Amino acid sequence: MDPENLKKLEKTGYHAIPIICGPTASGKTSFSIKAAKMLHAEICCCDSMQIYRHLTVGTAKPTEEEKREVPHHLIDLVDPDTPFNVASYLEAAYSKIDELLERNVLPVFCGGTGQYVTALQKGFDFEGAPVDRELENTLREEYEKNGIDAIYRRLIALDPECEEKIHPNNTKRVIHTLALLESNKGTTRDIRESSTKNGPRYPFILFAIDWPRDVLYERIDKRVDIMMEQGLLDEAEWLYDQHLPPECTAMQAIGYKELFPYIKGEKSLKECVDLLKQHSRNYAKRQLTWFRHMDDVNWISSDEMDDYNISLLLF
RNA sequence: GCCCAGAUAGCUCAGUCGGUAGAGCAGGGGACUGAAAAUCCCCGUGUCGUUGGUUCGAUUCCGACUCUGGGCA
Repeated sequence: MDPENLKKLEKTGYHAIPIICGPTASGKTSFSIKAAKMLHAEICCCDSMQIYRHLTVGTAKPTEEEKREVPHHLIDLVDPDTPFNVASYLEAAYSKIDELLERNVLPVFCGGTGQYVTALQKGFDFEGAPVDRELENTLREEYEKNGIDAIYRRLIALDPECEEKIHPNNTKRVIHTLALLESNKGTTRDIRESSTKNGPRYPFILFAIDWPRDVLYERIDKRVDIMMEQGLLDEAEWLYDQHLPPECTAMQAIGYKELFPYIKGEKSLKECVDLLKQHSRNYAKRQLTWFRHMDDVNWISSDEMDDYNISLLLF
């Protein structure tokens, strides 16, 4: 870790940057606003969908009122047709942290994208091993024509460890990893190691909100109903009318893709909304699997949320 | 009231030429360093509606009953 960064952080009066995560509908937004007010901090989102403009209700962005209470950053960064990924996120996040620390303001991260959280916590650096996107596209075409077998064999030949780590059915990862290996020297282990050799940029401290599963699922169902009242369908219609390719990340956001069949007249609204609730619950479970296996998580149970004092862990 | 079809996992259903059963979805667990709200892997005991009968043995065949669809009156 760069001692300069540490010095800049210390000037805020705290020696760690909190990241508040939790499954969808766990109350991250309101919890982080309360925490940020207490710490005189500003909020940075770590959410792979809130970075898209126009996707507002469905991604549960903070409201105008909430944004007036505490400034929010890393929201509405790009249009839905723009490719975005962890690497782009890290770049944006680090420059935002710099900006806030210049003003001696502590950033409080808040969001549900585990991949982004871990990337910050571990300090992944993707710059040393760029991926040739053309090669990746070529491999995808090859897969679509001839199946995954030959590509998988090439991957194992380059890095035998992948046989254990990557299931051949996970074609997305097989293709991406082969493109990564063919664009760089070394095995995935080598690339991994060099990507963390500098360690995290800042000391981050992780918090995660936990609810009893059945209560969380009730909250999710209820929140979908509220989103529908707030105009989720209009937003979905807008996105549908953009005619983006289905592989676009924004087109895969939960809350939109489930409503498309209704917009196309293929399914009833109730069927679509039920499926949307379903997918949100499935997603929450996957998020929890991720959070449970992150290192050094401070769990906040739902019943202690209201009087949890986050600042105790930041000095 | 009569006729027909059905009743099997939380749901939708398959199946057992008679030897107590299995898919999809849901649910649970897990993986995941450039699409991550994505992608992928693993996990299936349930009075086979109730009750008699036939049989060494019935969820399976036969009868009655109950319920649910549909049709006829």
